[in-house]
Amino acid sequence: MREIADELDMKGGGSLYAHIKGKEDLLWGIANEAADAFFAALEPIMACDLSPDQKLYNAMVAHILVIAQHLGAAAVYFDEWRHLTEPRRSAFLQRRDDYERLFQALIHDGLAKGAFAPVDERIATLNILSMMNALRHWYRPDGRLAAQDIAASIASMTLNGLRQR
Amino acid sequence: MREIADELDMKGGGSLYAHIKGKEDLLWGIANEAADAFFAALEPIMACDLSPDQKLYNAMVAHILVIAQHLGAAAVYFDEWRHLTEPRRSAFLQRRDDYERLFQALIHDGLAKGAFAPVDERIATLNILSMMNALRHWYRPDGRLAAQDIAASIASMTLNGLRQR
DNA sequence: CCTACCGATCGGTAGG
DNA sequence: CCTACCGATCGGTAGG
Repeated sequence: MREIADELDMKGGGSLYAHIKGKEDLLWGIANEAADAFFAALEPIMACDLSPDQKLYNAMVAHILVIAQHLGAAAVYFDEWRHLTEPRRSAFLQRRDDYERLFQALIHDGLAKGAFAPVDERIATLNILSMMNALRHWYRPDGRLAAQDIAASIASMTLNGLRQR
Repeated sequence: MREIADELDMKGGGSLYAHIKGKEDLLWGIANEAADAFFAALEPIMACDLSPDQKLYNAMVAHILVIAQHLGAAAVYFDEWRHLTEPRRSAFLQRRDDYERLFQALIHDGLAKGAFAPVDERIATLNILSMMNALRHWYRPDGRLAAQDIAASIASMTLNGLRQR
């Protein structure tokens, strides 16, 4: 808290509490900003009238770009939410589960329509999310690969793995 | 440290220091136990005389089983190592990088021999490791899926995605 | 928004 | 291995 105050050119940690109620408020705010960004990126894609594999491709690219453009908030969304106390912790997890269910629905749809080869729907969903979410650990904005290229590459490899032969 | 002392039926945090030099020693020990387990599982597979895709399949199953059987050490290996101070931090990362290079060599080999469809070697390696390593977040020993089945499922899906059509 | 301060907790040590 | 304790740090508050 003293570091945050310092970053805002305030003297001593105490001044911060004229603006916020407590430390957890900051965490809660960032967690929800991240959740907002993920939903805002995915919802228009879910509403489109496209084939399951086109939708999944677009959804993956959108998800990856949100991470690449919100690395700080992503750290909270994927890791630091653990420090939330109840009832906020459960409320956050509920939202994150809702979001993950949208991805699972895309996989489910592709399987139902025979576009994807048979796989365990849950494992496939977790694997796809895991692959994308790990970007928070290795993506560097100034690195060799642009976010757009990484997104296209990951989405292609995944679809290649899922499609019927 | 007081919780650890308590778990060992010691009174007060101080007694612990008759057995260890400091807190970081414990972290360092666990990090290396995990690294040992990963290398021990992978090395015999690397030495085998098999095709690139068979080797990668076996390597993935072995890696996944190490995680499933060492969930606590895996948390240190993947996350808590960040709290190591230099020079241990760098020494640990060196070892982890060496291990990741073994996986990258398997991908490289499959690409060179034309067994795998063209992909960015580095992204493919990171994706495969990410998918497997995320098990630490969602695998539950008492869950619906046995570690062996998850391992086989992840390895199959991955190879299906990599192979030439 | 600042100054001064509080109580709790933490890793670790002294001395036995 | 225990008792007693230290100095540093932390989130937060009082009073202005």
